[in-house]
Amino acid sequence: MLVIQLKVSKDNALIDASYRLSLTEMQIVLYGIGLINPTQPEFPLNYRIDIKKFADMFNRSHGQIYQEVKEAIVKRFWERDFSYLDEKGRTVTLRWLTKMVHEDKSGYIEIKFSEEIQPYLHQLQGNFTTYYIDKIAKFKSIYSVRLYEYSIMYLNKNKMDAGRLPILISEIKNKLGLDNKYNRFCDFKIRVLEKAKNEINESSDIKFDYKIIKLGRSPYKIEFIISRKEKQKHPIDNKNYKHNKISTTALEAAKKLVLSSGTGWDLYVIEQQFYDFIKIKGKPDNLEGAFIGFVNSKIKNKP
DNA sequence: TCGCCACGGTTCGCATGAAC
DNA sequence: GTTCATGCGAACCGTGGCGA
Repeated sequence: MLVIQLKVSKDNALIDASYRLSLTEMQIVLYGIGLINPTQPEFPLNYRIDIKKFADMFNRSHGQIYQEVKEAIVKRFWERDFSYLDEKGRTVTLRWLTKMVHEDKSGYIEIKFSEEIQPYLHQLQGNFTTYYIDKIAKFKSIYSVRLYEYSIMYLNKNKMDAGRLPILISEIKNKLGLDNKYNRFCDFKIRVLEKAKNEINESSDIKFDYKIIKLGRSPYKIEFIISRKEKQKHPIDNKNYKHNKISTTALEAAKKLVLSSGTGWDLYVIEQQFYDFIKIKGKPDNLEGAFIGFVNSKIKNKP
């Protein structure tokens, strides 16, 4: 079975936003985002979801999948929104979709993302996070997806392979849309944190753990302990990795270029893009030179 | 230091409604 | 129709505070 490797790029504000979707709804969003090329000038708001490809991607191949996806969109996703704090500290609430078209038995559903969401998915400038859908495709819990995104965002943003991220319990519950749920911490721990931890460690490219920090006897903060799995640290195949690794000197030079360009781009993301690029084009003789050229070209052609 | 008490967390399990 | 998510009760356990 051929499954296309879709890459998801989201503005960090969207990952940081407070919202709650069911697993199917989140998979629809990710599939749609996966079809977007975040650097292309055009942003086609309409997306055609091929139900068969969707089912293959998320390992949900069975006879009812079209009906399930259709009902998930028509009955629930249509009403869903998400909110975030803008630069003035105001709460902004947006709808995900503005239109959906379905024709039973066609095998396709068309959705249209709202125009307001475009800046969070398209022509992203530096402050965004990228990962492959296949890393989260096996997750059964929506919280695993959200915590995975949050972890990847943290590692990429700080250009780390491992780190610790402390966060208030009230804050993480807010981000997960669980403000008025799981009033007992033990329920939150078992049903959200433990479940996510198991799924992320089992199926994704990162290791995820957490430490509960208490004030007296009451938990008030969680410290997420996140690291990239060894074999996933390098985005190209392991057997060739040592021959293809970009030197620290070249990375430093590229970092200076990015800083002076004022784009605010994440060098880690550019590095990933370069590895993808040479996967297709083949390894250049002068890897460092090609990388610097790649960065220069991106800066020159920035939107 | 020890023992007691109160408070809050943990575990188990069941009920209910939503999602699949 | 089945599975999953959520809420909550009951019993038990661990910890902190306090007095002897």
